[in-house]
Amino acid sequence: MRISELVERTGVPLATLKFYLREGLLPAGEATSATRAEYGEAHVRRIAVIRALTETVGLSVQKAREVLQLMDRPEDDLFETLGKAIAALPPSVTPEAAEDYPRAREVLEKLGQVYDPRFAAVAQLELALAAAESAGIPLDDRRLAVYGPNIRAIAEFDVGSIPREATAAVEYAVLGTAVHEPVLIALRRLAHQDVAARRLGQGSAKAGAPTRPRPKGR
Amino acid sequence: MRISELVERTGVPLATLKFYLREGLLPAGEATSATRAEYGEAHVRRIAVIRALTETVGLSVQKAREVLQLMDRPEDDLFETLGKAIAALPPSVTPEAAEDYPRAREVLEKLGQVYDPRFAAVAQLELALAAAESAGIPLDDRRLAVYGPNIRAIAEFDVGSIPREATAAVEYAVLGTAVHEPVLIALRRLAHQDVAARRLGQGSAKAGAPTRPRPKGR
DNA sequence: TGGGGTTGGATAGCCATGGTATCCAATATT
DNA sequence: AATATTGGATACCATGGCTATCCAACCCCA
Repeated sequence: MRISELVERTGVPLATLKFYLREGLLPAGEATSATRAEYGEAHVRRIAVIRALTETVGLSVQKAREVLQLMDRPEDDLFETLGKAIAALPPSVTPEAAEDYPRAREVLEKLGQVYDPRFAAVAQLELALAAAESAGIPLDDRRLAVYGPNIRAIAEFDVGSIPREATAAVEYAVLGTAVHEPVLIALRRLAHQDVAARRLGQGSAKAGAPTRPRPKGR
Repeated sequence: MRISELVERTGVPLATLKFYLREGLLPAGEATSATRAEYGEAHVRRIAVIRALTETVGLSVQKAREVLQLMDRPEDDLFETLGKAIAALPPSVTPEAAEDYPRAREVLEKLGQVYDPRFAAVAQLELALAAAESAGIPLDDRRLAVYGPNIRAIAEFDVGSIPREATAAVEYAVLGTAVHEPVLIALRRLAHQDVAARRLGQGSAKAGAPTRPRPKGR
């Protein structure tokens, strides 16, 4: 198909597609002449992934490119590839070698997980813990005792659902890690509402409080 | 204390503090003269919250202001306040009244939770589900059956830990929802690594693979 | 064969965001 | 009185993510 059809299929403006091409997020179509190139279904899919990464996950174009490149040509080691992909995910932190992350270390020890300061997610955790702490809501043991196992159960499932086949695995793992994060966040926010509504007994019933089911319509 | 001391205490540059004052994120100190104002511990804390909200949670200055204002003068209804705060959290979506969110509705029905399209988090969920779907990894029933209960357990704890006192409750609830999100995300990413390492048997042991504990040092 | 409608490719512009930097005049401080 | 700080206002700037415009080469259809 031609680029104009890509525009139609994806709803992304032409100027933006050209921008993605320029930035190397989207591979060029197969040139059939100097002024014509052929695009395929792979391009349609790629554009969806780009949008998911930039709009939903919130990656910058640059970070999105890094992640896409990893998905295109994963390195030998799946862990390494996944690690690099995670490093590109927000909040984007580059772990300093020779740096120590005491809060993260403590948490991981309590969870019985390995602590390796070279891992981007460790630096990310440290940052998040420090922020929570300075905001006045540190992650105490009781909370960790709840968060840890439940998150782990989720992660177990995630890993279990990664396909065996190598190339697909990288793409699936990277995308799954990134794309399901917003889903989890939204689910938690909604669960907060629901739990709060039930516990506090539909609270101060205000003008059609958003916590009670309403008959049907809209 | 004077503003220069605030700079020292928080490590935030003077120009930036002035910027926060201008933007209404940080309340002005108590003016003791035309060229002097007195700041207190509350300001130090506030700055920490601002940084957590903008840097860690990733809120824009404008959204951060909205959230802070809600924390300062919560409205009568805690649900409404919390709902508005959540609406400011990324990915910032403004739910269109009269809009339907089919994917979110289906998920919530399966979870036995109330579906109310006026809720920002519902729109956020819809967006996240749509993104996952178009990226090729839809949220299927099996995954939902794992995510749902585990996230709910987390939410139960979260709500249970909100203090009874009204004004503190809002601040705690809003901050807790926001600042623990990055923690949960980081924990999941790390759990992925850990689970993957154990399952796939420390994988292809590469140069000091980040999945094996190393003796001790650094 | 010719002419309108696409293309690719390149370049320039635009707007919002999140700061920085500079000035200034009014004080404090010593 | 001399020097250093402030508050307050204004101007400036870099980055990011597009968006717009041009152009010339084409294709396709008549």
